[in-house]
Amino acid sequence: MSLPHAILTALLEKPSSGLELTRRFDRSIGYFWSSTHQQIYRELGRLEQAGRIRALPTAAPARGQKKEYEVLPAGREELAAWVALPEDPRPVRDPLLLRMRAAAVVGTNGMGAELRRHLALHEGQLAEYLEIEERDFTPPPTTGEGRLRHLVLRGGIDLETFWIGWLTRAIADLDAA
Amino acid sequence: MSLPHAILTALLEKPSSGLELTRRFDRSIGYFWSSTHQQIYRELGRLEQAGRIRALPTAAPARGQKKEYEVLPAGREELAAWVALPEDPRPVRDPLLLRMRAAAVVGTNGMGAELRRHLALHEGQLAEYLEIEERDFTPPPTTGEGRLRHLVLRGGIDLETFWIGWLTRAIADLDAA
DNA sequence: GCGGTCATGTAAGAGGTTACATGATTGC
DNA sequence: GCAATCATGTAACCTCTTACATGACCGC
Repeated sequence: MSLPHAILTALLEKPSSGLELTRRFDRSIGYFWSSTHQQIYRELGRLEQAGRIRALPTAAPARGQKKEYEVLPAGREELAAWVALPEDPRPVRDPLLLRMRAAAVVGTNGMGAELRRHLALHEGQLAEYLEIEERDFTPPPTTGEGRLRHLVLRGGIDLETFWIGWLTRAIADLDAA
Repeated sequence: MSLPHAILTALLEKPSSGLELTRRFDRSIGYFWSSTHQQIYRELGRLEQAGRIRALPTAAPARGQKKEYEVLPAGREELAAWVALPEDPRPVRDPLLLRMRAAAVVGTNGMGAELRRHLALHEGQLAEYLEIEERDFTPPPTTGEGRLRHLVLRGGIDLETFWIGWLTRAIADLDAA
């Protein structure tokens, strides 16, 4: 049940239409909670129905017409309450690690190329994060909000760094065998 | 579409019944592809239907009676083919990072306790992995299969280490603010 | 008016979660 | 016989993914 809260967060940062949200997800919140426009439109409908957000009155409510939403007080309260909820970490579900486990049984079948491909992808993502850090977080922010957002970005950076390290090791190991 | 392949891998390692698979998932393959007994039974039914596995003839096929499965040649081929498939890394979906992002907007509301709770969980998981490493992978294996399985475990260890590092930093940061 | 783009939406289906149901076996 | 446990299964529901549909606007 995180998507509605991701949307509320994004809308609090800036009122937006569905498509704008989709784009912002692609390069910001979506780094940590990915989504597609179909999910977003559905969730916007539900949130509006529930009185958490409303369409700005300026927008024409027709198909093909832009419709901007803003968060209502009930939405902000809902989000603040959600932040305090405990929730266990999700169990891991990683196809690459699973493939490697399968490869241990039926043989590594051209997995080297796939590992190298993933390594390049993670290196690209890391570069993107570092660029954002340089652009938005140098010098390191001192306000509470900036520090928290920087922490979240750091999470992304560390996670990509983990993958790069593991993949590098895995490639070396496979080549040596 | 990874669950059937996770099951094939587990069954190749050792023919099992549904409940045995569920237990082994809880402490081995499930570290990287979690599942529940309901999913497993459904998938076993499909795999049998598709001719990838079969119930061992010794078992009585009645409700409440143990039913053991083994992988057929078609299942092994299917798994070998799957290992070679390219697949992009899954987009990240992490509720904790999302919560922190929301907290940047509506205020960190007792998140410190939650971060400490997660830290303890990840430390526990890391300890479990290290125990397995000590038990099953010392000295480091030299055969292909053992090396690959060790690599997968190393992935788990590194991932938990990442979380512990990030959480420690986050807690320190929050306390300082 | 035609193609491209912006923008909102619908539909079908796979995968996953939660809760519950049913039968067999064992210990007391 | 009864409770606990082992074991297999059903059902309902929700989320997410993929593919497609529809309408408005703009440049040419």
